[in-house]
Amino acid sequence: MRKSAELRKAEIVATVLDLADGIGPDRVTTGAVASQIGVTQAALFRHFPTKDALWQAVAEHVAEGLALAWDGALNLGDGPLVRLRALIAAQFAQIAATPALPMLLFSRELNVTNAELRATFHGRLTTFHGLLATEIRTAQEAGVLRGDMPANDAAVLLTSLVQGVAIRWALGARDFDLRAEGLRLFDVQCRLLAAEGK
Amino acid sequence: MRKSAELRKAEIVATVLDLADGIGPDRVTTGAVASQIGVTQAALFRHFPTKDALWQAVAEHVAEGLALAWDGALNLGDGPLVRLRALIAAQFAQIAATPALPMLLFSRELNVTNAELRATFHGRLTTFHGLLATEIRTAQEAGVLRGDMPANDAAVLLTSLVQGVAIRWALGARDFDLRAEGLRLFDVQCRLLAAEGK
DNA sequence: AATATGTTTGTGACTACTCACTAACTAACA
DNA sequence: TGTTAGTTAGTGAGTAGTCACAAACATATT
Repeated sequence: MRKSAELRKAEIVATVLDLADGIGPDRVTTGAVASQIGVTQAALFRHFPTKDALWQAVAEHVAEGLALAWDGALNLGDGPLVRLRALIAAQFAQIAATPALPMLLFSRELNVTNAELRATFHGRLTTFHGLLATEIRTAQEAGVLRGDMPANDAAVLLTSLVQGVAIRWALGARDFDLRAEGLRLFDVQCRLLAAEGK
Repeated sequence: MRKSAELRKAEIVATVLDLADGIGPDRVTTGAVASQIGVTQAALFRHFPTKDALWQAVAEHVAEGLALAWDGALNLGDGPLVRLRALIAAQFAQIAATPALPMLLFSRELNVTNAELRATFHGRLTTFHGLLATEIRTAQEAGVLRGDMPANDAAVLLTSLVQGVAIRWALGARDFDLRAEGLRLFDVQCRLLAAEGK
């Protein structure tokens, strides 16, 4: 079945993510992607010059999704705590929607083969950390979070929370709702971080 | 140079860990291990029937190291907070001593190829979580940690902290002291968890 | 002490297979 | 009819694992 290059490219990227989830990022071969789609292996190289370029397209797709989700969370406009919670929720939602993401962060592809890919994801993590720190600082100044700790440290605790829960979810049988469990633990941590006056 | 099987096996396991750190777990080929040691590729198969068996030996080596470190931490005998901190410190020290560990957790080898390997590491994580939860519960009963939260949740927050810091260390340029930075953040989190009366 | 016998460790050449990638050709679409 | 998505058939570089054989070692016997 013949498709436009644009559609085919999108289909290939989606299939890579799907397969990365199913069999692990480093098991995603061009042959596996092609046969899942229903074209020959060589056909992939009409759309992407190398496999690295294909992975780069995947990374950009994922990064766009993250950026969009964070934007949505920040535009809630309510208090800093609401935005903070929404950021965490968005992160969990994105991970759940792209379950290959945690594994991808540690794949050979990202860490060894493709330095550009690594830079893309590392930058995203830094951005997320920055967004959290900003909201935390605002909350501290508003007196809703205790001010006796650096906002950066609190942000590290929260990103760690996300990663820790995501890892438990990914390494286990994914036998719990990532977003729900993640937000539950966020609320626990948030109570610890809250200013004592309330 | 001819060596006893015991020595050679240990050398092979150590080399696998070294290479896993250097080039990524999934780039560790039998040929690479052999040439690093200075024997032929075929020689490896005199000591391990398959590559999977070799990885299993690596996993057992690492697991032994973790168990030993935890034992040492628990035998400090002082209060629960001291033991808790020592557990965390031991974990960071082990990760720093085996820098391939975080990547190993997400390697193709562990997640796809070798189900037994996966079980080994997953069991260890569960054990660690259990040790933390026990100490936290003791500390809560002694009134040094606030009791208005499940010990299990607090343990998740702490294991997440370890994983989060380890990830930042592994994905970045390892440009900070893992143990020191980890313990610093542990102390921050610990202050949040501390009972308000003191 | 010297030699014979079996065992253990290692080699070199090989197999069967997988992978990313290429070149020449073909069929659908505008 | 020209452009573009796709195919068929390959290449070269790995990869785990096998196998016949050799050299080092251990031990028992003379």
